[in-house]
Amino acid sequence: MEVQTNIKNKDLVSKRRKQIITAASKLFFEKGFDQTTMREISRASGLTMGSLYDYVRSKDDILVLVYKDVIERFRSGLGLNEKADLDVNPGNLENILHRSMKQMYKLSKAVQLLYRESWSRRKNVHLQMREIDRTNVENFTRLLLKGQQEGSFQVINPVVTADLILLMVALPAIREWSLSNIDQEEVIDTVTKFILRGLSTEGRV
Amino acid sequence: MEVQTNIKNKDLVSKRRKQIITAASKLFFEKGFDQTTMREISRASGLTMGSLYDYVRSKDDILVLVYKDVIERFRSGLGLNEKADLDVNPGNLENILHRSMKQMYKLSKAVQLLYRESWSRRKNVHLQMREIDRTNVENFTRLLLKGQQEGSFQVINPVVTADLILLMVALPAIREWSLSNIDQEEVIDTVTKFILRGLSTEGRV
Amino acid sequence: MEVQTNIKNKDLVSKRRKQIITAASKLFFEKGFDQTTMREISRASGLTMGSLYDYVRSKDDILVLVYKDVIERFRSGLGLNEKADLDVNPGNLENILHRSMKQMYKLSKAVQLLYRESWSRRKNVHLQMREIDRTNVENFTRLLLKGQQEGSFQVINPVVTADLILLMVALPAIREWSLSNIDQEEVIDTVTKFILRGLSTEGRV
Amino acid sequence: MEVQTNIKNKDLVSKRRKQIITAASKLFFEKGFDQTTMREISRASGLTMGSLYDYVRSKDDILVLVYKDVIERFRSGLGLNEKADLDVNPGNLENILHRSMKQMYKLSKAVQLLYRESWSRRKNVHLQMREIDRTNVENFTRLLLKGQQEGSFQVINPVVTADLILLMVALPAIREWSLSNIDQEEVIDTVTKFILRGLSTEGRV
DNA sequence: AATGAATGAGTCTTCATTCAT
DNA sequence: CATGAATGAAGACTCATTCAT
Repeated sequence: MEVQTNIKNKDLVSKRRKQIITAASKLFFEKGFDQTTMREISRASGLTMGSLYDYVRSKDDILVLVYKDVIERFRSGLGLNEKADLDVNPGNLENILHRSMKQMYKLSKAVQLLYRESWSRRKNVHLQMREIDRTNVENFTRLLLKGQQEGSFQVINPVVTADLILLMVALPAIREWSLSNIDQEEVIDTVTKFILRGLSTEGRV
Repeated sequence: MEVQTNIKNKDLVSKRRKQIITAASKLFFEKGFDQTTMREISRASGLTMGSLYDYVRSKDDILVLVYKDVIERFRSGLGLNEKADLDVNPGNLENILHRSMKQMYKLSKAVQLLYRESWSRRKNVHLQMREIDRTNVENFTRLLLKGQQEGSFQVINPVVTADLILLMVALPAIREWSLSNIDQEEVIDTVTKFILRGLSTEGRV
Repeated sequence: MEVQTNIKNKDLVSKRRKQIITAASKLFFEKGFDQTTMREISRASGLTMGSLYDYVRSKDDILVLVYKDVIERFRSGLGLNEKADLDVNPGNLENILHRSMKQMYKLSKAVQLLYRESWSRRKNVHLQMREIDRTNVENFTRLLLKGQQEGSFQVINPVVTADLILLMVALPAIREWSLSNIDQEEVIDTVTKFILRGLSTEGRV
Repeated sequence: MEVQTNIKNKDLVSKRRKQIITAASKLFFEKGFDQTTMREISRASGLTMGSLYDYVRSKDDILVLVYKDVIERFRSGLGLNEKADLDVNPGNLENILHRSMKQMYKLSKAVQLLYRESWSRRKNVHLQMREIDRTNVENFTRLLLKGQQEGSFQVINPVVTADLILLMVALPAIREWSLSNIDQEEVIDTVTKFILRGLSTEGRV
């Protein structure tokens, strides 16, 4: 699953790949994967064509690299470590939602790339994305179940609900252009409240 | 705004374009716009390269054609005419949501294409998509405001909420693979109920 | 040597060809032969593609048609009939030069086309152009010889001189852009005088 | 103004471009710009399609390259450096005319290309050609004025006369086929004498 | 005589990837 | 490890010409 390389010096690999990721991210976010050429990445990263291919086997590899980087930045931005993930207390839900949406604003271009490319059949990214995605949904599902057992949430189908809420949280990224002239806090507040009311035990349905 | 053609016979244009749309839709849904070649569309549609370009000026034109077709199919599938659109009685909301999600299941590949390409900078489609999208959100916003005035809905920011609900309705399409082994009715029911509870006046927030 | 056609009705042929020539001339003058498409000629002439090819066998045929038309218009503009041609009284030389250059101004675009295409290897036009051209040179050569015998002209090589003078007369067309802001009469006068002095018996050489 | 390239090695660029110019010149001279394909240039130059486009951005670029090369060869063939150009002592006129026409014979195909393409609307070449052309005319105009002041030439309009003489000098190239069976020296002599007599102060006009 | 849709080889151009130095 | 020139298949698009109606 790891992106391979011929280069032995680990530190160099990590340094060069940072260059690649930084350059490629910007380009992919702006123009999309297909519309970005290796030459552009080469130029923007300061690596020659040959070097580029010393640290990466293909253009697809770069997408994987960028993809992983986005995930990682998202996670670290949330202040969660890899293990704990979203597996938190139901009581924290509002807090989590709030922080997640903040992230969505910050990383909206990146999230858009993720959604876009998740549908293209690029094998590698595809598989990895789905794996991580599945984990996220599972973690969130557990949280909902916990809340349900504790009587703080009312949930019909936990898996569907988890999936749904994760989509709602992505609203700021997915619908960026549409919401661009609405105050950020207003958006976050509206969505958060909507989710909480949707989970609330008070309404009869 | 109309896609132009060299061909004078209107009936033929509409017949050939149907061929083109059918062929291209399948390919675009499957492989994406960039990964589909004109030759593939030519082969799949049964038109020679030259003929293809008699009915369409560019590959982008085909995307516009497919895009309009998806919108149209979605609309007609909802059983709403263009005028009435989504501007219906608040009491019908559940009904509308249900039918919309049914459509999302049926047209999931198409909806995925719409989302994917809405982010690429292909001007023509881009502009048209955003225009229609804006109209949809506005219509739904009006519906929410009406419901709010009549005391049947509780809404914080109607525009954001409209945008949010329209995204939620698209869940079956956007998250197709994730929900593939969950019963369709279960998904629709869960989402519908979640939305209704989110709009409910009973919960205090 | 005649451009052929399948159509029997002679009057119709001549009418339709006039349409073709008018349309094609404009386009050829403006964009050049290679850059003009048959579709454009079809549109501009008001004939359908099929009809076009009923009155003409190929695009090259149209060039021949346009070419002949230019020659004809040039001749008739000079007020000379085909027989007499340029074989006139030496005393008239100044008059002829003047009128010819007037024509060059009027038909400059056409003359430019002639020069341009005379160098391309388009067989038909090529041959016809050279034939007519040869005749012109021969006629003018005779005129010079006559003048020489009568002692009014001094000429080293009559053939070369004829060729040279015919080129000089074309100055307004060949160098159109360069001379565009110089008074027409001034140009004509300068060239005419230069030629006459070049032929003059007074200068010792 | 310079034709750009992706290649960094300057020497290589200049070597490969020589290949391209050599190959393209031959083809352009023979068949014209429009009738020459990139594949032909590729084959004739010994460069693959990809390489070709590494040294040149477009087919038009090649025309510019060929054009500049022709100008350069013409200049260096005259034995004049760029500065001195045609701005020489009036007494040398006969000498200059003679050498120029020698060049015209040698480079007739190239000069024909220049005239041909000067009329096509290919912006790049167009502009450059006109610029250089203007300079030539200006230089020659100055020479005539000097001669006029010194009393060695009689000139009506110096600009027109300069333009005219430069056209006359091109006779061997423009009228190549027509003059092909006349002795080269005879042609040059006839034209030179004609020009000198045309400028002569002895004839009254 | 007229129509105009159909053909398909051909055009210019791009780009991911490799490999000799 | 680094360089960057070379490759060539593939891409979108054009257009003179034909022929069934």
